[in-house]
Amino acid sequence: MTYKNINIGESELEIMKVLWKAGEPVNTQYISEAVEDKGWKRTTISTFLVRLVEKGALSVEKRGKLYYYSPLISQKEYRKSQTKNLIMSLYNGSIKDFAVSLFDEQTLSDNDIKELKAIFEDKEV
Amino acid sequence: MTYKNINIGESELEIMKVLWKAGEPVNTQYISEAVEDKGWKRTTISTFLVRLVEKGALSVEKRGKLYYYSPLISQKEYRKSQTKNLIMSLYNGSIKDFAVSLFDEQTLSDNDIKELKAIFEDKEV
DNA sequence: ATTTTATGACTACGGATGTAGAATATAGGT
DNA sequence: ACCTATATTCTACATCCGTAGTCATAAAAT
Repeated sequence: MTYKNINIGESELEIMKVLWKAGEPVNTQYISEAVEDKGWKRTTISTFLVRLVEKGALSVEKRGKLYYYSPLISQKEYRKSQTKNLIMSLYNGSIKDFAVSLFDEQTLSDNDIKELKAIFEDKEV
Repeated sequence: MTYKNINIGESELEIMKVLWKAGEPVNTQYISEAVEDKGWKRTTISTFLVRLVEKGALSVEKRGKLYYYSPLISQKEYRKSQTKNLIMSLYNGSIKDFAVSLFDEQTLSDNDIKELKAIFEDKEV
């Protein structure tokens, strides 16, 4: 539990996702290919990497002449902290209000609801 | 459904919360008192108000010599859009993954879970 | 050895946000 | 009519984020 509330921007997050998915240290080339669809310039990606390292979201290691990056924050941790933030800031910390709102109107499809019911009903307390 | 994805900053959100809670147009003085605990200077609050109006998050109306503000975005709408954003960006849009993660580890207390079960079990599809 | 290519470092710049000081307007009291 | 307290506008500034250009360096290709 060493997670300090690090802010990760939207674009930076895309980089994190690549790293989380990779599951092992990868180099810039790998990352560049993985985010090709974003159309970012090479230097843009570099900037994101530098900033993520500065923020403590990634670690970097030089192997030969290339840098390899790995996440210092797990996707799980990050998801959890972001979800918590949302519930705290928008629902005064009430999970219940939050769940109620999830049901509201078109937020969920019938199928979503089915799935959720299944999940919750299985849950033992 | 006129909600365009307006970005509201963290501090600005505090102002919105006051307005949502108030439920009727209120003036700057009212707002100032409501956010006293934040320790913001008067001009800071003014700036937030001006920006929120510019963004289309608030409407403003002059009554006599004072300005009265009211939200143009409902709390419900805003919550919904933010929740959706979170699920889209962190869980690839999968409500299911999201719910599963909610259960993960210490995110929920036993009581939270009880409440949620109750809510979900009541839900008809 | 010289040229091209890949990689990384440094610098920049505009917009958003948090924050507030200075200047101005306005109303109310005297 | 003048002073004072309060409200509003304008301007400013630092930080973060998205984005990228330029320069340097090193390796690979010719």
